[in-house]
Parts: sequence; C-alpha cells; structure tokens
Amino acid sequence: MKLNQATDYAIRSVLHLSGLPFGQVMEAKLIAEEENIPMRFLLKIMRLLTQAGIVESYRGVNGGYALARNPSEITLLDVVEAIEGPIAINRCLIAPEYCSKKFSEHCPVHEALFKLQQSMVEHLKQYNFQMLRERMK
Amino acid sequence: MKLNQATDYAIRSVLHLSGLPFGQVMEAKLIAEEENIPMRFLLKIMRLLTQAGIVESYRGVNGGYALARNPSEITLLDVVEAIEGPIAINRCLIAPEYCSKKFSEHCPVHEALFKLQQSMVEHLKQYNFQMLRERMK
DNA sequence: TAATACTATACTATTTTTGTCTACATTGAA
DNA sequence: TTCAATGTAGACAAAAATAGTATAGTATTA
Repeated sequence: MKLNQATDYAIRSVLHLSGLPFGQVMEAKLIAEEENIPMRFLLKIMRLLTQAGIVESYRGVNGGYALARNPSEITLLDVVEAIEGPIAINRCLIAPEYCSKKFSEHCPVHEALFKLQQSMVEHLKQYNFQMLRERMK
Repeated sequence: MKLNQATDYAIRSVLHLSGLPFGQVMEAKLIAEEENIPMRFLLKIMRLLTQAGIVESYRGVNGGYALARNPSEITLLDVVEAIEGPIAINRCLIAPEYCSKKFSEHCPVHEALFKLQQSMVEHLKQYNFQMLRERMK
C-alpha cells in the first residue's frame, strides 16, 4: 500500500520543473543533483513522464526537459499513473480471475475496495502542481 | 499502491468467520479449502490476526479459529493494519531521513500525501464486517 | 564533426512477497 | 496415558517487484 520510489522521484521532478518559467528546459543531470535522485534512474523516469505527455524532452546540446502543460493542468494523479499505471489496490479489481468469488455471487470486499480506490483517485486528482508549488512558500 | 495477497486472504477469512454464529470455531483447513487459500500460508496469516486480537485461536482436537469480537466491531482497517502494519503510502511519511527536503523547508508533497493517507484510513474505518456480510445477500 | 543530452533496452542487485517446511506445544478422545 | 488433531514459531526458498546500472545508439547544435 505504498507509492514506489520512482513515483516519489517523479513527483519531485515535476514539482521542480513547475518552479521554472513555463517552457524552460532543464537538463536531467541538474534535476538529479538538486533533487538527490540517481541520474540514470531519473532518465528512465523522465521517459515515462514524456510518454505520458507530462513533460517534453529535448535532445542534444542544451537539451533537457520542460513541462508539456501548465503546472495547473498537471495533477498528482497524472504523475502517479504515468509511473505506476492505473491505480488498482487489489488485483481482483482488474483481473476477475483473481476474485475468489469469480462473480458467482456478490462480493462486498470487491465493492468496498473499489470505492476506496475511487476515493483515492478523486483525492489525487484534486492536487495540481501549481497548488503544490504555491504551498512551498 | 496495492494491498498484498495476504491482506486479501485475511479479509476473506474474517468475512467467512463473520458468517458463522458468534463464537463458533472453524479450523484453518476448512477456511483454506472454502476460500481457496494455501493452508500453510493461511496459518501464518491467522497468527497475525490472532496477535492483533481480531480472532482467537484454539489448539488441539476440535481447535481452530473464532472471531474475538463481534463482526460489527471489526473494521477493514483493523484487518489491513494487522497484516501490513500501519498504512504509510510514502516512506517519507514515517522516516524523515527519506524526505528529500529533510524538514529544511515546507514540503507540499509530504502534506498532500499525508492527507491522502488520512482519507484512506478514514475510508477503511467506515467498513465493518457486519456491513460487509449483509451486503453479500 | 565532435560534444552533449536524451532513448532504448538489457542487465543486475536488493528487497518484498508468497509461500513451504520442520520441529514443537496444546488439546481432547480412545 | 498415549495418540491424533490442530495451532505456533521461525527458518527456509522461490518468485516477483523494485531500484538502480550499463551499453549502444540517436538527435541536436556549435
């Protein structure tokens, strides 16, 4: 029931980029140093953020990463899902073959966990990076 | 961001016991069969539930497990925490040395994740096993 | 064309999860 | 009293997930 380390790094990286003027490019090496993230690992994480459309990457000299959208348009949920995939607190919620009841009868556990999951999604959706950035001051 | 398999088994086992007349003892072998849980693994899980005061164990002939309290007095949170320990969605929430900000400044990520965690705890606390049992019908 | 910076992907080490096994303690019944 | 049933305790092991590294390659720009 934990976010993994990569997600933590991703959140902090996006938060870092959110502090720059919009569109400004920052290279991975610098982000890694300032946020204390292993450089190679960060590159891997940034690729996921790029694929998810959260950041844009620029190669070559003066390359690096910049936000692809305004911080107010990026939520914690966006970043969490970019790294970990869709939130699923129990495998029975995505893979029916793991539900011990196999739909043979109504499963209240399934129902309760699904509601918890929904509530988590809504919660994570509420926070965008402009908000988070403002709260740093 | 997932509950683990042991927790899933634990929830289903407690739910199963909640369907019996209060105080009735059921042996692990039977629970394992009916809920499709590896027997040895279940024994280990039941030990955690026993230590948490959720079930009572009886050894010897005709031994087994019975609920230690009324199903209405056992919440999903009780069972989740009995197996996984206190909910902590980010290690920075329990181990400050992992917080990249190390309290040197206000960390909005820490704050947002803490609120999410609180919300999850409250959510899990809302469900007791009498409710869950009733919803099976 | 050479240096810089990201991409892609394979590899590895560590940790966590999911079990299993062996030895033992308790209980009840023959 | 002894034996079979049942849980306890903790070591062990296999598999999966996590965290991180390495190697080779691509795009960019000075």
